[in-house]
Amino acid sequence: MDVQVDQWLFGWDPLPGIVSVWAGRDGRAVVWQRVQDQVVCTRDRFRPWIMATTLADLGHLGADLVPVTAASPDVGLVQYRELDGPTDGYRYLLSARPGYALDRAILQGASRRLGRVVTRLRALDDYYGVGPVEQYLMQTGRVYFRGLEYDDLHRLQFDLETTALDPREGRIFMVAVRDNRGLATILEAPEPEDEPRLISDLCSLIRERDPDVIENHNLHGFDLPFVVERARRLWVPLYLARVGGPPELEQYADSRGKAANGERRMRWSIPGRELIDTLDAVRRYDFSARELPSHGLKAVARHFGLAATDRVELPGAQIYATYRSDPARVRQYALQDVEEVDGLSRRLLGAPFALAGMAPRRYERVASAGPAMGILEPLLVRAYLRAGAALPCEKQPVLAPHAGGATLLFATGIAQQVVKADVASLYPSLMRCYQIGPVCDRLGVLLGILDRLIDLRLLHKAAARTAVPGSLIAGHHDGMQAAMKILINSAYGYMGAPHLALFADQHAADEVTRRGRELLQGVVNALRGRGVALIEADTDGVYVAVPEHWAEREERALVAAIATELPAGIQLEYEGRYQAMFSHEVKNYALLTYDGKLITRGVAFRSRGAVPFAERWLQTALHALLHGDVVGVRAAFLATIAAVRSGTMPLAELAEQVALTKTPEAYAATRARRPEPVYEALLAAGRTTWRAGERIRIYRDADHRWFSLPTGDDASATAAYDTDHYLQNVLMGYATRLRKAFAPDDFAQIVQMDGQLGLFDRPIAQIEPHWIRCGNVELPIP
DNA sequence: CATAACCGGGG
DNA sequence: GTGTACGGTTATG
Repeated sequence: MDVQVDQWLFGWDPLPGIVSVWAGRDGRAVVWQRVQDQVVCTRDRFRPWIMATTLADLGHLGADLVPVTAASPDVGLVQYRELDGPTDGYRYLLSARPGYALDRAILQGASRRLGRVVTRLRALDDYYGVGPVEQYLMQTGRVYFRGLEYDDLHRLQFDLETTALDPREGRIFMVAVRDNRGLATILEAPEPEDEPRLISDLCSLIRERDPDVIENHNLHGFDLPFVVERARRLWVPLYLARVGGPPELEQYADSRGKAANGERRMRWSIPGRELIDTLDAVRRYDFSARELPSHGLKAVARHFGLAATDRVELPGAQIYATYRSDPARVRQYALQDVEEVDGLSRRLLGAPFALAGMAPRRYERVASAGPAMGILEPLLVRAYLRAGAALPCEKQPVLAPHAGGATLLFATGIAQQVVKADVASLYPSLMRCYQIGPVCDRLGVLLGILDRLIDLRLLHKAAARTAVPGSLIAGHHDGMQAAMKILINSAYGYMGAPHLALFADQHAADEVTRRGRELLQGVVNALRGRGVALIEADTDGVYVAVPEHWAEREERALVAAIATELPAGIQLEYEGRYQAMFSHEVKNYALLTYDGKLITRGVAFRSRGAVPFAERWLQTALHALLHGDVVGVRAAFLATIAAVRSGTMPLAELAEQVALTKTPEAYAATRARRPEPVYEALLAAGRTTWRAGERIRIYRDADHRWFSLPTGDDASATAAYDTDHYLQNVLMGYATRLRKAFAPDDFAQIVQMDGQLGLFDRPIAQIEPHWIRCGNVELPIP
């Protein structure tokens, strides 16, 4: 059984070192392997295949349609094999060589059956097919990269520098090229007439270095389309393919590409080499991490600590002009770009590399595909094909959107000594624990591989922890565990995608969330039973306040005690502890860590056009509040009012940042119809030129007009400003985020504008915030 | 003022 | 051959 599950996960053919595969509908395949750091190219043949629910469209073939026999695999035009499974599934495996003979026969029969001309197999839901490379890999059980580590790959990065973003308006004047075998060079075309030679030199260099992988940031969105268009216009052939396969660059429409302004987004493919766009990797990373302010190369490199200390910063529009005056600077800039791409690749492509060792797909597709349809489903299809079992073809009704995770708010106010506990990998754990898989998955492949993935991931996680940080072996295990995490986390979402997934089962998906809500409620009840103060619970985690004399040991013991009451396979984990928490609304709260750091979560605390003085007050106030220091909150508020009223607050403190999106011309066109404060501010400050995308700071002057803050280093510049606006609108706007911490009367007093005590007011020092208190709790450990 | 459509990146 | 999302703009009624 384990052997079978491992084959489901990793394929079965042992062929080592595959670094690229090309296959065509004609049944030819080419495999490139890296063996002892040499590239070996092997030609192969396969029978193109497709799954069908019926043979009805092939009746016209007569004797050319034959059942498959082991003795004569190439007899007849089209062969079929009847698969095990339900009668409404894809129960015939059809194959033919060449594959387009099969397509033609099906289209001809279907046209006759339906009484209209059918030109695309995709339009027929009686058939299920995959691309030629996938067909080849699923049939052979081969996968990429057996026995290779990430550093064994020969990876090359190239980056174009151009005079414009559009290849119809600009040209290439420089290319930076590097690889992980020591190359780092610059190709240049100072004059327009040098560009054809630059392009052919680039091709020669790539062919000569012969990399397995070509990488860049926005490779498919910029560099490839740009160089393709320039080569076309200049009549320069683009020979980038590897020896052994077809020489042409292949182009296909990216399904994500929307028909915006009529143009479809395209992707490219080069036989023998894998094209990796680090922008895809960054997007996938940030999809879950949600921590990157921008997905641009420089910003991401800085975020990951990859940027050189002497990083050359150049606005895109100035690159060519800089090149004319200071070419060395642009050379350094371009080389730093490709260095950063390499760094990003090493940081982010470990998981796709490991996934390519499991899924029957090209590495470049694994790296850009979604995990559910792009990886999980091919694994399932390969398993069914291997077993000779029919794929399900159920017309599933799309049910009303089902209830998701539970969100429960128990208390608002201030809590001290807070513990967060959460269930590890909630949905996959529930699937495994209660064996909730798609009913149509008769072989139990999804639950089988989920089971194995969860166990294997723990092993790889442990191995990564004990390995030397940064070592080859640590990287290997980390890539594996990250790859497995991606697959594990996509299992639930896959089941719940009725119109997309072959093995979808919405009832099963609903059952998982129902169990999730039930489990969370169970954890909540258990905590309540122990007497701790519940604050909020969301899907898989709970915040509670515990007795203030507890140490971390007691907290952990509490979570462990609750955990033992849960079903086997469901792990409740102690996620962390906090000095204090301000619970504002569901999913909106502030936490104070034990090292004094403030963490804010939720839309209420994420300010948009952050105004520095108010932003700082809110931080100070939250700090004070979380320490229970109401006097401190009030004092900071009064000090802020005084500072604003003094009229001497630096403009930099009052200004909000806004981005200019319209050019001066664009604004001139709409100004009469709809004046906008931002541009009025610019014009009022005497500026007539700016560029779209520029960020400026604006403030409101004493006459209620908006002004832009002169750019420059004078952070202490002052001018008359609209005191009332900054107090009543801005400061009070920020202050309302604290109102749930107090009784209404007390809150009104704390944010009162003047310092006078009202008739019924009590001294601030006597005001208590709205405490969320934990009563006496019996220690969970002796 | 509300809602819909669009964008995210690259020189 | 391929299927994201989500928060922030900008266009449109």
